[in-house]
Amino acid sequence: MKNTPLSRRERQKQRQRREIISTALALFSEKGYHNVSMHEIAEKAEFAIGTLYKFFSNKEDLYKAIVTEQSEKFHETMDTALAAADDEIEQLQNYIRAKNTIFQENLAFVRLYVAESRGVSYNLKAGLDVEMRGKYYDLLSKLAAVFETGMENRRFKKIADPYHLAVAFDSTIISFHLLWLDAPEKSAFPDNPDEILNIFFKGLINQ
Amino acid sequence: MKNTPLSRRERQKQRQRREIISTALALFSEKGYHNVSMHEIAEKAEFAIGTLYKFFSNKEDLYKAIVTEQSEKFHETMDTALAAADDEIEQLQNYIRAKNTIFQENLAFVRLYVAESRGVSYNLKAGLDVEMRGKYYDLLSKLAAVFETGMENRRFKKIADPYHLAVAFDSTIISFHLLWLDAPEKSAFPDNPDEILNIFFKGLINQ
Amino acid sequence: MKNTPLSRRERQKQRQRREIISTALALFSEKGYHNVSMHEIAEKAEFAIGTLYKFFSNKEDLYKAIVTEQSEKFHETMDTALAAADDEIEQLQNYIRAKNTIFQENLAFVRLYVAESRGVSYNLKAGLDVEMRGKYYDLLSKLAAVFETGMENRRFKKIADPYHLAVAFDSTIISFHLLWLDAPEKSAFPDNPDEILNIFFKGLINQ
Amino acid sequence: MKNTPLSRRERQKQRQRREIISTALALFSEKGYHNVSMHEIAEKAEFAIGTLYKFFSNKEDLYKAIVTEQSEKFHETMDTALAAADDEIEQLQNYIRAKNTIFQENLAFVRLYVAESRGVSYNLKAGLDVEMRGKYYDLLSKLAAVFETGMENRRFKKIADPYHLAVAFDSTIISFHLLWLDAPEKSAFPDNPDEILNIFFKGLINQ
DNA sequence: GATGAATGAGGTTTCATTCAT
DNA sequence: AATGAATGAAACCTCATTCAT
Repeated sequence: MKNTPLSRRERQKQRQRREIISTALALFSEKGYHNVSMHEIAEKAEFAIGTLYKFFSNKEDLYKAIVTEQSEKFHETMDTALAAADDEIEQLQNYIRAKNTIFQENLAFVRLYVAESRGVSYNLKAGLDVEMRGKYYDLLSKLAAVFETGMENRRFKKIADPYHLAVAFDSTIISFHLLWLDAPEKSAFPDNPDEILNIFFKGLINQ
Repeated sequence: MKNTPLSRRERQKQRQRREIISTALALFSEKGYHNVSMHEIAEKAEFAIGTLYKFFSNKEDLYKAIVTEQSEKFHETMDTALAAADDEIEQLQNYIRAKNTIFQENLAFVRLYVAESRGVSYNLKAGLDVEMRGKYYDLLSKLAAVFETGMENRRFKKIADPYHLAVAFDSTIISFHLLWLDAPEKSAFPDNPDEILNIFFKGLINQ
Repeated sequence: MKNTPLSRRERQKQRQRREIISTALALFSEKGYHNVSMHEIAEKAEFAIGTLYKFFSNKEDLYKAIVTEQSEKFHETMDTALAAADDEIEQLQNYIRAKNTIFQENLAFVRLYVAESRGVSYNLKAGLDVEMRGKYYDLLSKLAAVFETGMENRRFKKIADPYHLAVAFDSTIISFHLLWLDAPEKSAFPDNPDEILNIFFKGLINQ
Repeated sequence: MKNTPLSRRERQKQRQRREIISTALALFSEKGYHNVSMHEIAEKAEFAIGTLYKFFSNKEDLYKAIVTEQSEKFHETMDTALAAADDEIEQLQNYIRAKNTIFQENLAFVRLYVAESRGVSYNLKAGLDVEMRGKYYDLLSKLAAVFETGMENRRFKKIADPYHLAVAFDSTIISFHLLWLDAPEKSAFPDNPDEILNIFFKGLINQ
C-alpha cells in the first residue's frame, strides 16, 4: 500500500478523509442518505462543516466516495477469492467465505451496497449506479465461468444455464446474510459454506 | 368489521383514497420517497394538498399505507398460491408463478417492496418495517413447510434445513426478477418455473 | 389599467406582489443587491420566506421583476413625453420634465436603474442587462430623431451628429439629477428645463 | 512623508502590494466585487491567502485601496491637464484628451470608478464614498472655474451657471466613453475633442 | 514572515404541514 | 368538507477571516 512516502501533511489529510468517510458511512448506514445532514456528519466527525467541503465538493460526492471506495475493496476481494483456487468447488467455497468476511467486517456498508446494487437507488444521479452494476455483473460473470468450467470438466452436471446458477448462488448467500442481520435468532450465520453448497450440489429430488 | 353496505359518501371516500395511493405509488416508485413532494402527489392526483392530509396524517403515513396495502395483497396472493395444491412440487411451481404474476403486475410496487423487505428501509421510522418483515418471515415459514413436508413424504431429499432452502429458493426467484428488471437483455424473464426448479431439484454434483 | 375585473383573490395577490417588490426595491436601493438577504426582505415585508418564493422563483427573479417593471414604466413615460408634441423644442422640454418627474417619484429605483443601464451590472446573469440597454438605446434613438428632424426643419443648426447630441443631452439631465441627489445644496433641482436647454441651445462661444 | 530611500525589504513589500491590487482590480472589474473571492485573488496573484491579510485587513479594505489609489492617479492627471494651459479652450481640450487617455489606459478601473463616482456604491460602508465624491466635486469646481474665467474674459457667453456647464460637459464626455464601451459599433471613440466641443460651443438654435 | 487548513456565520432555497376561508 | 396560501424549520453550501505551524 505504501507507494511513495507521504509527507506528514499528506498523511494527516488522508487520515481526516478516512475519518469523514467512516463517520458518514456510519450515519448513512444507520439512517439513510436523506436523513443525514452534512451538519450532522461534520459534528459527529468533529470537523467544521467547511472542512467537509474541502474534501468533498458536495454531499453526493461524499456519498459516491464511500460507495466507490468500498465497492472497489469488495470487488478486489471477491476477484482474489475466485482466483485463489483452480478447483471449482474450492472456488465456490472461497467465494462464500470471502463474502462472509466482507459482510462481517463491513456491516455498515453492506446496507448501502445492497441498496445500491440490488435495491432501488433513486438517490444518486445515475452514473455511480451504472458503474457499480457493471462491476457486479462482471463478478457474476466470473462466478458463472466457474460453473461453466466445472460443467466442461464434468465435475458439475448441466442442470441450468451457468449465469443463472451464478445468480441463484450469489443471491442465496446474500439472503442468508440479510436474514441473519435481520433476525440472528432465526438462523446461524452461515460461517460454514457447506450448508449453501449442499443446497446447490446435492439435488433436492429423490428419484 | 362493519359489513353494512357503504354509503355513497363512504364509497367515494374509498375511491379517493385509492386514487391518492395509486398516484403516490407511481411517483415514489419512479423517483424515490425523498424526491417526491406532497405537492407533486396532490397535483398529479388532482386533489388539493389539504385533502391529502385528510386521508393521511403525514407523508410517512401515506407511504406506510401504500406499503401495507400492497403487501397485504401480495401475501394473500402468495398464501393462496401455496394453498392451491397439495403436491409439493406443484406448490413450488405455483409459488414461482404467483411471484411472477405479482412482479409483472406491480412493477412499480416491487421496487418499494424489495427495498422494504430486503432490509434497506431507512425511509421509515421503524414500525412498518417490523410488521412487514414479520409477514415476510411467515411466508418463508410456509414455504419452508412445503419443503419439510416434502422431505417427510420422501419426495425431497434432506439436503439442507427446510427454512434455509426456503430462503435460497425465494431469493433466487427475486434475483431473477431483479436481474431481468435491471437488464432485460441479460436474461429472459423466468416465465417458465422449470429453470429455477432444476437448479434446486437436480443437484449440481456429478457423483 | 383595469382590463378584466379581477377576483378578490387575484387582487390580493397583486397587492402582495407589489408589497414584496416595493420592499425589495427599498432595500436593494438602500444597501445593494448583494447586501440584502431574502430573509431580510421577507421580514420587512412581513411575509414568511416561503411566500416570497411563491411569487418569485429566486432572488434574481425578484430583482429582475423590479427592474423590468420599473423600466417599462419609465420607457412608456418617456415615449409618451416625446410623442406629446410636434414642436422639437417642446419635445425636449417634455423630455426633461418627464425625466424630472420620474426621477422624483422613483428615487429608490433611480439608483438601481442607473446602476443597470449605465453602470456596471455583474450581478445579473446577462439577459436583463441586454434587454434594458436595448430599450435605452431605443429611447436615445428617438431623442436623436427629434434633433435630426429639428435640423431638417432648420430649427436646429447641424452642430453635431444627432445621436451624439442625444447622448450629451440625456447624460446632462441625469448628471443634474445625480448631482442634486448627492448634494442638494450644490445645485437646485433642475425643475425648470430652461437651464439645460440654454446650455445646448445658445452656444458657448462668443464670435 | 519619510523620503529616505526605501530598504530592499520595503520596496519588495510595495511591489507585492501593487501586485495584489492589480490582480484584484482586474478581477473586480471583470466580475464585480461580490463575485470575486479572496481565495480567487490570492490564487491569481500567487500569494497565500494569509499574505493578503497582511496587506489589507479585510476585503473591503483591499477594495478601498484600489479605488483610492486609482482615484488619486486620476485626479492628479486631470488637475495637471487643466493646469497645463492658460487658454480656456485649450484647457477644455486638454480635459477631454486627459480623460480619454485615462479611460483607455484604465478600462478596468473605469468600470469601478463610474460605479463609485456616479452614486451607485453600495459596496462600501460609506466613507470612501464621501472622500471620492469630494475629490470629484473639486475637479468639477476647477472645470467650472475654467468656464467662469472664460466668461469673465468674454471668450464664453454667459449661457448658464459655470458649475452647471461643468457638470454637463463632464457628463457628456463620460457618456461618450460609456457608450463606446457598451457598443463600440454605435459610435467612434471620441478621440478628437472637437465633436464634444462643438456641442457646447456652437449653439443648437438657429436664430 | 509567510502559509493555507480550518472555521462557522450566514446565504439561498425547499417542502411538509397548518388553518382561515 | 375541501381548498391552497402561508408558514418557517431546516437543508445545502460559500467564503471572509483566523491562527498554528
